[in-house]
Amino acid sequence: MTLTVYNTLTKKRESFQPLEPGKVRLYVCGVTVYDLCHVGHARSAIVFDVIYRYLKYRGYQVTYVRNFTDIDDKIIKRANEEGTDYRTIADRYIAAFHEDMDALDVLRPDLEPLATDNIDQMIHIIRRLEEKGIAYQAGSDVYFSVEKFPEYGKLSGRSLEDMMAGARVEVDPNKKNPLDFVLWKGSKPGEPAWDSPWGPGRPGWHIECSAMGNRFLGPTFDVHGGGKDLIFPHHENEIAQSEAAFGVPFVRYWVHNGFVNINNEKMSKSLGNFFTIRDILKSVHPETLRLFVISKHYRSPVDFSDEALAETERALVRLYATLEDADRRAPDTGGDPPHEKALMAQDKDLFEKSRNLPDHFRDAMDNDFNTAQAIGHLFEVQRALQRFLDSFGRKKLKGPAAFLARQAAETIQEHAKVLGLITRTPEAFSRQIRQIKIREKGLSEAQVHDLIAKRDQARKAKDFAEADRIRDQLTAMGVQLEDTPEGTRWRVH
RNA sequence: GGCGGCAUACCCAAGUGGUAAGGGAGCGGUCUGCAAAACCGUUAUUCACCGGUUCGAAUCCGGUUGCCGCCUCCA
Repeated sequence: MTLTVYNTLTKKRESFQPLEPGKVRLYVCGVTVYDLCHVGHARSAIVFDVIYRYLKYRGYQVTYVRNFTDIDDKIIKRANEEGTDYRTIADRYIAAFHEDMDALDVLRPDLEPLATDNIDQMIHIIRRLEEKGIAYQAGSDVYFSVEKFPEYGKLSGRSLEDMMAGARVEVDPNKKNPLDFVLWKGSKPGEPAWDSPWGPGRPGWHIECSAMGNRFLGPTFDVHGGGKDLIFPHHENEIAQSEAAFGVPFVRYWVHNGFVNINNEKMSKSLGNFFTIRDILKSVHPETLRLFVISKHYRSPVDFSDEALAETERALVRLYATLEDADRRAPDTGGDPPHEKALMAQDKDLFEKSRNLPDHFRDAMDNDFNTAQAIGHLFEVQRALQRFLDSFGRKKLKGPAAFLARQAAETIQEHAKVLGLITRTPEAFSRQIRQIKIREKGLSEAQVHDLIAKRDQARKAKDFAEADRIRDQLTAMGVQLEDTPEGTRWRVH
């Protein structure tokens, strides 16, 4: 079994062979820090977080680099609007980005370099390109001459002629070819500037990834990722710069995630149809957003809506509920693990599904990170486990039965963790989700407890009319009751 | 205009030529004072449409229709 990965460069699924066996060098384009992140950014971060986790689970030693673009026109514009400097804006949104990612359980990459900490490397690459006659200075700017790189267009699958025909390119009198792109931008007075052989200026957008990739991962590295919208021109230009400068292949596998859509349209700043991560997390548990995003293959579009999120949350609640049930009813009482035969005798279906999960999970994920299929396998075990628990009525499980249930719960949890799911205890999850809902609905916990206590009294007195009246009242508030032998439980929905 | 992607049940969704995973919702039942939750049963002879290749196609090839994306900042 080998891991296969869809490579945008070849438009095929290929078996994954890193440059150096056992090690993976992974670079993902981060965000431009001029505003809060939206759900589209979350998808990219979550997708590559899962890839990062899975590669590690698969035994690779991974070096994961994700940059911050901390200097660009939008940041400068924002700084001007607020009467502050670019650094203040960049630092503020880097902090906000980290808060959002931490909330989503997105692991920190091994390195998170800033563009502005790598200006020397960028200048170095631009000089090499200049020496080779591939870059040229025009006024205070430096451009990359696309005609000097014969393979230009190989990633996005278009030729220079195709692109010329598009003719949507702005005509810039400085450019020899309208498709040439800027490597270095001379600064106007008052703009942030760095010294360079071409005078004070700042880097073009594309050069930073070439510089940081080269510096931290070497001239050729294994995986470069980002959203599909970066294929052209960003990644195309990165290839051109890097390969022209260093004469070796830049990246072995290009991996691009699909968009988050709203009403079948791409979520984006310019369309204005976006939700920020923190906005969504006001009404939805972070794990719900994670599960939602990875319920679909990473290259397909995913349509975002309240209803879709609510569906996902119901599924997640159920998964946690089964694990909680197993925890409570199949406690670890010590002793030697029973023989396989004894376990199989308890429930062949659960035993087999649970035993096969590692292989099934791995097969799914090896198939170009098919998280949707992997999640399907997780739910198969969950269902079998819940059925097994239910077959005992309300009794606690003992001996081999308890062991089997615990084992199934553990294997679910272990594999969910590779997806960054089920990372908390069921109790913590219930508490968090309840808090989110209570806050959202503006309810008071004390008030709910009070009403439940009154209803319990009425029930004890067999005054079911009164008990039902109170329950209806709670239902109207969005509180759902569940009477169990251990008392009444409640959820907000 | 150029390039690319997608179309699977009521909804979301996996499906890597060998006979349609999984989730949500609905309906019937079990449980319950009644509910809720959970469980059991049930919901695609069929994968947008038309041809073709093959013993065999949701999967491969050609065409048609519809939707989307990139070609400008964009995850």
